[in-house]
Amino acid sequence: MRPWECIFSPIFREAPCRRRLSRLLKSCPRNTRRKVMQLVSVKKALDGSIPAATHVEMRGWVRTRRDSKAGISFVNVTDGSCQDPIQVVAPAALANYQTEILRLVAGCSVVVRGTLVKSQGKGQSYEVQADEIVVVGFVDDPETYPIQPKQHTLEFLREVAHLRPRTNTFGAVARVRHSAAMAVHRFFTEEGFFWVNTPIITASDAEGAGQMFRVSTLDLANLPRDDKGKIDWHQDFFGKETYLTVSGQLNVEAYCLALSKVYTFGPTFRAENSNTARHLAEFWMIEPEIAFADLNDDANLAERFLKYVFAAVLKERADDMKFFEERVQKGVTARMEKFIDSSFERLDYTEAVSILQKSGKKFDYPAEWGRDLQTEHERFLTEEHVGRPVVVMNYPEVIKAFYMRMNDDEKTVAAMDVLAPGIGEIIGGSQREERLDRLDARMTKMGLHPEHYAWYRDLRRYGSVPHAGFGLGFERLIVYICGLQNIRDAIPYPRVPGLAQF
RNA sequence: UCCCCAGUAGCUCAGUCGGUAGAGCAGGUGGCUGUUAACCACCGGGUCCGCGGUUCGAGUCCGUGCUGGGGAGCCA
Repeated sequence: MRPWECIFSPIFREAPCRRRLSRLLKSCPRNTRRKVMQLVSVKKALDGSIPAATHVEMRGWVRTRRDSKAGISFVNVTDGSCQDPIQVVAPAALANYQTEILRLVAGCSVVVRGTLVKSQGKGQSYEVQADEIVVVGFVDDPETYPIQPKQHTLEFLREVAHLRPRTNTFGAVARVRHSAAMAVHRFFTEEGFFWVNTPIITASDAEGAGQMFRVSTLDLANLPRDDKGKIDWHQDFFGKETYLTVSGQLNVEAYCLALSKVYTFGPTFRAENSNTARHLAEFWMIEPEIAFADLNDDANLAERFLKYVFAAVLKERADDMKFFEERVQKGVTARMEKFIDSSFERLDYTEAVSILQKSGKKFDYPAEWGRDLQTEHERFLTEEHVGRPVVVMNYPEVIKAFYMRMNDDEKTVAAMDVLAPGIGEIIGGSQREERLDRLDARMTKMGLHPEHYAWYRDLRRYGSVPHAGFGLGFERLIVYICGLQNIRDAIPYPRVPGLAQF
């Protein structure tokens, strides 16, 4: 990069910025202006990949400022590229020292140019001796700027969702989220899977996974009616009732029965009125689907998958994991390391119920064959009884979805839940019913109309094969990795009943 | 949706028996220092969530609404 080339980047197109820059440039000594300037991230400046004495430009936001009347100020600047800020040493000789540098507070945006040097002080490897600090944006009314260099509650930060990414915690969550998402894609790619983008708008009205959000362009104040006075959905955008998807599974099965190994990774919507630390109305779901595979193959895939993603995050985001360890939940790193090192226990549902009944432990709801396992049951199994991740398999038919494969006992279906210590259920999956007659029977029994699933039934008519898959809520994975308590902190802009503010 | 808890300064909180409001941080001013969420002094800053009630008097007690949190159900 040529000297000062960076000032022509889009951020400085606004006239006031350009004028300020050109004024500052004119005031710079000639030799300074000729120095070769390298635009670097805070991460690169701190990790040793840039040699000392390099002339650098950095752009970011002020975290803290400390003044020393020995003639310098220390300005900690972060650009989000890593957990740590870089310390910028601002000498009083800077042209704008009195007028601007001493007015810097948390949140101000700055462009810093200077020399990267090994730090004289403790607490950081490198620092920048500034030749120039351009204040790009001050903070209006610093007293009311919500993000202060102190501990805020996560509840408060949810109310300022547009500013919370500037905090340590949410910067770390965002970086971990990215790292985990990339690891998901990498894992599947390395295993020969293809990413399939299933539709977000769907006409399947009974996928059996909960309340759906309606999608419509009709005028709510003036709905078209048919002769019987019912809403005439033929006049709606798609000519029929449509909703936001609650799962990409049915659609991805079609691609599975052509490309063999596929997965979805996209937004999913549930209009349930559930107000808990584990539910979102809009979340990202990962749903792999494998052909010529049974429930055991599915469980094995889930195990390899989780371990791969955890290992990737531990390796790539050690700095952020250290932060979560120290400030959010002690033991998160060890928990993941243990997870990676342990083999998953396989347990039959029937066996699990029997273990629970014989445990002698008092549950609020006693375990009973034919009823779903309660959160307290799941946690007992994975945390106390086994002490590592557990896959519970083969649940009673009556508590599971229509597409799950009937077992030979005619009482259970090939479903599985992966339970993890510290969180409970993290993955739900199943082998799918590939036999058309059994699928139809199951749908009818559950009050669904096979004719509404014509295309899904076709998959069983034309070259049907055993196949299986599972679903994983991405935010639940993030909650587990980061040691968070509430899923609303694992997604940038949480959507829950009564809240879609940002 | 059900059960429980909370709401006081920009933020985190204290506020005794019902007697007219406090600290730390943040902000401003000054001092000091290669500082480390610096330190010291001073200053400014309040619809005590809203509404209604009890009382001579309510941040405090009662009712109600709103908002937030925890737990349950549903689930990923």
